[in-house]
Amino acid sequence: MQDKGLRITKVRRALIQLFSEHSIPYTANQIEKKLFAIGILVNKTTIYRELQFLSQNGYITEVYLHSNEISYESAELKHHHHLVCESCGNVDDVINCLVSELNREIYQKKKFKIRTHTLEFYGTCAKCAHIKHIK
Amino acid sequence: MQDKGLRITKVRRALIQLFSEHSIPYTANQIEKKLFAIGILVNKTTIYRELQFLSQNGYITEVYLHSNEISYESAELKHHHHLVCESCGNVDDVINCLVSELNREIYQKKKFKIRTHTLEFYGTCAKCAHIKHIK
DNA sequence: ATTGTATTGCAACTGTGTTGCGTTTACACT
DNA sequence: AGTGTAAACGCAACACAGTTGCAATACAAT
Repeated sequence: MQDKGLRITKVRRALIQLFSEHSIPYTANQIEKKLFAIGILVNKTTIYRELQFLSQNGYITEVYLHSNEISYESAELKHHHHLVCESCGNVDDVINCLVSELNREIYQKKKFKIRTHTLEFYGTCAKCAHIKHIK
Repeated sequence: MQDKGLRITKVRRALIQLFSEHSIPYTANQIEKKLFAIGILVNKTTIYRELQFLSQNGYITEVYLHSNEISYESAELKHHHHLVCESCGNVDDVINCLVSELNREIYQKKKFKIRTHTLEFYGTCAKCAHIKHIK
């Protein structure tokens, strides 16, 4: 990492550790709270810049789960998609991906070259379905 | 539509017509410009409220194509997905959907009940690939 | 024409994310 | 260890999508 003349600061180290330990996507705000909880108080500008930095250098990738907030997750995760519970907001992963087969078909039909795609599922997780049942 | 005590105003009529004539998703800003172009000058608050209204009443549906802006498209369109060109921003449709088969599988494995899903492709459209080639 | 209420415009606000700039800090090199 | 330099930082101010409260207006039914 220092190959490119990049420095290892406490924020950068903490973020890399966070993303390597958890496969969940985080927003800038969630990260700010996570860092604060372990005693690291950082300006939000720094967090945004650090997320941009890590994203541009291929350490993390952007995920669009909600309309107006960008989430980030480790770039080292296997290609996968998300189960987003509309009740509690919890996010889980699905590894299966049938979509890759579509690439050739879409290029033949539309001459559109797919670089990447997003596939997100919205619904109710097991926990919330259970809670609703109890009520 | 008037059944529910709802009124037909010029903005509402124009929006319903816009969405019925075009199958493309529009953002609030794009709609503001479209309306202005046909001589309808509306406050942005009205547009946001009208989009909320049409969405809640099942006339249009939300689409998340870009990180920080909500797009809307007619709710009467067949279930489909989008080809978003990362070069010119143009949006095209794909009707095929292999994903529906996943619903049962995901419920069996994860007990997650899928209400809906999004599947968006990002890449380069034929036109832009051609332009790049010429340059 | 009158009236009740849905709809509108305006202004002020919220929240996410960005930019400019001066200061601090990590790290390489003496 | 001391020092120079560029990366990283904090702060303040900003940009932009979207929301809210409230008073004014417009629709449609009587």
